[in-house]
Amino acid sequence: MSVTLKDICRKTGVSTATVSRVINDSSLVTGPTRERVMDAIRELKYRPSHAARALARQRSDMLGVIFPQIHSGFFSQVLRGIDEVAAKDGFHLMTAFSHNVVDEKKLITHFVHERRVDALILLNILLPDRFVKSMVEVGMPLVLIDRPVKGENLFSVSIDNLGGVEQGMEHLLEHGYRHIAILCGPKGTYDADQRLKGCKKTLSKAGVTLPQEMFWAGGFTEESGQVAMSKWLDAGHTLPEAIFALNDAMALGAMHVLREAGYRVPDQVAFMGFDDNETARHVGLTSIQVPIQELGQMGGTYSD
Amino acid sequence: MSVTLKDICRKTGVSTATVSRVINDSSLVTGPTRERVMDAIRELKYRPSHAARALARQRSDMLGVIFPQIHSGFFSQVLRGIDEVAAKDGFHLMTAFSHNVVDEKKLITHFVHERRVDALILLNILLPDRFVKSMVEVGMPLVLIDRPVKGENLFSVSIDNLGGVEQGMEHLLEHGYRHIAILCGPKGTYDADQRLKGCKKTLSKAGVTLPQEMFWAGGFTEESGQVAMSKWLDAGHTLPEAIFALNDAMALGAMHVLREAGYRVPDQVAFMGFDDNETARHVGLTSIQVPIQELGQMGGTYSD
DNA sequence: GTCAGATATGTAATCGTTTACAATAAATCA
DNA sequence: TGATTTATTGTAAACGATTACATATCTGAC
Repeated sequence: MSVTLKDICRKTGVSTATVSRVINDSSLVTGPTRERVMDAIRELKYRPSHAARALARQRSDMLGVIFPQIHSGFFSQVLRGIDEVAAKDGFHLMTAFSHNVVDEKKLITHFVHERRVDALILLNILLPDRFVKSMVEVGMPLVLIDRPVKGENLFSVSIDNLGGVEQGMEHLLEHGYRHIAILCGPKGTYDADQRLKGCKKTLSKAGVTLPQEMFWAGGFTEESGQVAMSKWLDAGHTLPEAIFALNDAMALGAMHVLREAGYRVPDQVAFMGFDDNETARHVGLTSIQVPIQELGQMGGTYSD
Repeated sequence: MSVTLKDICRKTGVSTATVSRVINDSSLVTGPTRERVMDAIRELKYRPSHAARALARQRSDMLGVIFPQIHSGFFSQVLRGIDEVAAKDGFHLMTAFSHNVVDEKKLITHFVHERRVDALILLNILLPDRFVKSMVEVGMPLVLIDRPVKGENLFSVSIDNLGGVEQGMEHLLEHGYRHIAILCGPKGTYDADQRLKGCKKTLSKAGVTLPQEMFWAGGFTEESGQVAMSKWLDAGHTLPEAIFALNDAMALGAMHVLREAGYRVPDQVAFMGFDDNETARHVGLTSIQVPIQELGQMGGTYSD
């Protein structure tokens, strides 16, 4: 079908080894031979087959990236960060979205065990630690974004959840707010737990105690923010002075409900978010900025 | 290194052909032999090497997706749409961002000519038509999103630019606005040209003529919206009744400038956008909704 | 009991590279 | 000059699958 290395051999009269050496910039072949081969390559428009190469060299020059379904804006920024450093190192990206644990397992089979990638970056993965370990055991370098597992061939880069939340909470306290609602993330998630922990720590350090009802359940989605806010309003509770949403999506949801209900935001209720997604800037939402793209870049860097 | 087909042969005593048939669900091998092989595969945790497979079958089960650097929100939705149908057909995605024409060429070499993908989806590509044709000539099925080229093995799916813009403009006219500014996209781009054309058509149909100065130059970026708006204000012109931004990013930029300058939006100036990105909903920007995700799904569908 | 046809399995070439090792030619040295 | 080193180039075996073709076994029809 397409032009192969053999075609170059036929045209130039040299062996496959020599041609291969030219393609790979080996210093073994120089001078006129090299020129002849280069000319033939250009003339026949030869390009090595990736599959054959990958098979022979036992590496694919591919970086796998698996994302969970959540966090649209977040996601595209991380990916861009990864792509940037990957491209620099001559890697290409194989990407996929997983919607649940079953998906994740299947994807990992395809990426890791069929050896389609040389390294894998996992964002916010759902699978238990033993799966992570089992991948490392087959020799796959792994980068986990936002999950704190370490080990040989196992890197993890994370958002500074604790520091960020502390900063946000202090900001609210400095403004004199004491009646603060916290819109929490999905329980059991690393990010959510860390952020909640950070809040509590800062509060207790400041000597402020919040009643249990001020910790609203949420799921890091806009909808969950709406639900929590509506529930509060429907119950006839008095409005908090401030709401600290542990991610921006929930903040937006809650704000939306308040505005629909005729409240002025942020005049009547102050808002603090986390993630600083693009939308935040436009709706007057104060938000802790997280260096998302850099996260991706670090991820890319670790997985050489 | 890892478990290969030969290992399964050794363990079961059957030939490579038989094992291969089992992996590929051939109806030729059934009954006890099949069971024995399956057991061995499970026991040794065998998984076929993607590289070897791709080489032997001359196909990779990979779908290439190349995006230009613009349009962050847009991008991630299209990708999700593509991923959805690709996954259903057993394909995986190889993605890349191109920052300029040189990048694009290099990426195409890697994707197409090194045969890393079986089909390619190009979003808003910059390269001239002859490059597109040359890819088709080597037998690569191509899907162009937002570019109207057709041909053998060459599909293109597009946003309904004309219809969308018409709808938006009519909406403004119905509200009685006549002093309307149009924030245009980068000249020479298919999308930008189509949208502008649609505006003019609707205007002339309604018998409205806009002076040349009401067509503001823009580049589909938020910044270009800010620049255009600032320029207008600095020049001391009277505010238009409405601004039709030919994409949402520019609308957001312009809105931002107005609000900073102390104007009330949309009370003093009505806004109309195009794309309906996530942010639009939160800032009171009316916007024409474009079925972005479906675009991706169509793209995925064509490239089997 | 033999033969045609179906069914199940194996043999070996092929896909397009890389690379260890061998071979040859040219250059250096005593 | 002959021996030794160095610089090139070639040979052929991987890499790990798929698949056309050949072979063997088992039906049942006659």
